[in-house]
Amino acid sequence: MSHRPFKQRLYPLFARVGHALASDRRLELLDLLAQSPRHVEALAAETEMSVASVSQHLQVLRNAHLVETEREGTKVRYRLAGDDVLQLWLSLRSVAERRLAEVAQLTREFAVEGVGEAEVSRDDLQALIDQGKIMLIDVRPRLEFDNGHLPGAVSMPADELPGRLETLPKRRRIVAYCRGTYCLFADEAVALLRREGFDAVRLDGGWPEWVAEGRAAE
Amino acid sequence: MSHRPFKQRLYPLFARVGHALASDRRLELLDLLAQSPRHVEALAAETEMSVASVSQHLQVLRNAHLVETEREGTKVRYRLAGDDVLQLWLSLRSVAERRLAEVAQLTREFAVEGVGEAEVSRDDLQALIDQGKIMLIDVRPRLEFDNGHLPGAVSMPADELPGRLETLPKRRRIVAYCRGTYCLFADEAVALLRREGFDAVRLDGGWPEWVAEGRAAE
DNA sequence: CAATTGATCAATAAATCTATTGACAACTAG
DNA sequence: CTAGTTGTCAATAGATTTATTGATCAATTG
Repeated sequence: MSHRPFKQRLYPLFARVGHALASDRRLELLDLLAQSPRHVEALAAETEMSVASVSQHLQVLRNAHLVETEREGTKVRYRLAGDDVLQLWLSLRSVAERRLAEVAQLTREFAVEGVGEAEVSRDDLQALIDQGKIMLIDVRPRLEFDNGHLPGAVSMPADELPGRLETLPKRRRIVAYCRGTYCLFADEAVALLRREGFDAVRLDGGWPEWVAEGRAAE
Repeated sequence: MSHRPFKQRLYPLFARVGHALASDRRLELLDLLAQSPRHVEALAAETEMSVASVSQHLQVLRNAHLVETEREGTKVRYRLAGDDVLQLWLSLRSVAERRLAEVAQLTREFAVEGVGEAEVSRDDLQALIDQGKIMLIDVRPRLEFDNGHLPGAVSMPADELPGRLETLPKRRRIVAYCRGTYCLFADEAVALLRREGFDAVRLDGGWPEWVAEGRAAE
């Protein structure tokens, strides 16, 4: 009549997923994979971890079925297992940002100068594009842009931006987006553009937030 | 220019939340608190853990700000910190149930005999109540019912049910619900009622799923 | 087929986590 | 104030997790 035997086998399964989320390293990997699938080596380079270490963390994520793999010749490509995993990650992040004062404090401490307060909301963005009033630039690395991007966006990786300023319109407003709420690329791009006399603002959130809300993408 | 210093301090904060979700014991506590706030002793009794052990797990949850406390005389009442925490827990559970085949296998293994396939969806429930076509019973412990329950539900704790059969209608259909998808109380109640000749089905999901969807409650 | 590239595996030491035990602190009631 | 109840804290031993190192494996290239 007690349900203990059931619970004793059920909760460890849930905890397997929880355990996968219990390391800052793994969360960083998950966050990168939320942008686009990647090879192990690329993940290691971006996170400044050893390949072996990344590989082991990926095994933990795979054991919890949060990521999947696909061989591509001599390389192995990892990707999120599905949109529900993205939801879970954003849900965890949202709890942390709402509950832990340290998160807000940290974003304040690392805030980029000269960005301004204004942000374009995701709800407003579509109308602005349709009206042709703005130019939307994706300042993430091209690999991530190629994997998927907001409709109408132009790829303008952060490191290429300084050399491509003359291709940008002075009259139309420029909206920049990147990897999401905690990514600084868009802030830095906006700050640079404003210094150069452009009318630039950042989008609230980035690619993962857009996808998680089920909005159209290219 | 590298964002590493920022990331190196940001992700450990997210991982603090992840770590809180990394233990089957803590997830069980969280699941109970999703039903209603509770005292430490009650949690220990229900989970068959020592009070000291429960207390320590609760400190971890509190450190991640997933739960909050309130003193009540000599006792301490713990509760979920907010609806976002409930969302996170259900999101994790949903990933586990979609991704881990073992979960489906386990629920099959512990399935209650004589429940039947039919379930009432949460979307359909309101209309059925309004039409007066069904009786809705909440088979959770009374403490949880008192903390909040579905509109129109009658408290009928699982252990009292056998002695209160004559208070139930033979003509109207009876819909039972409990702590949620993985709680067996409703299944057992339905099986009992059907053996006794009642027309009974269970609700899809339970109290937490209802609340998480923002539906009206009493 | 040998050499190279990319990723995993195995072993290990350091760090962290867990359950248990018993002591202690906060509060209530008499 | 004292005794009793409830919960937390501190210490500890056993288990688990982590990063590192070097070996191994799989696929491609010469």
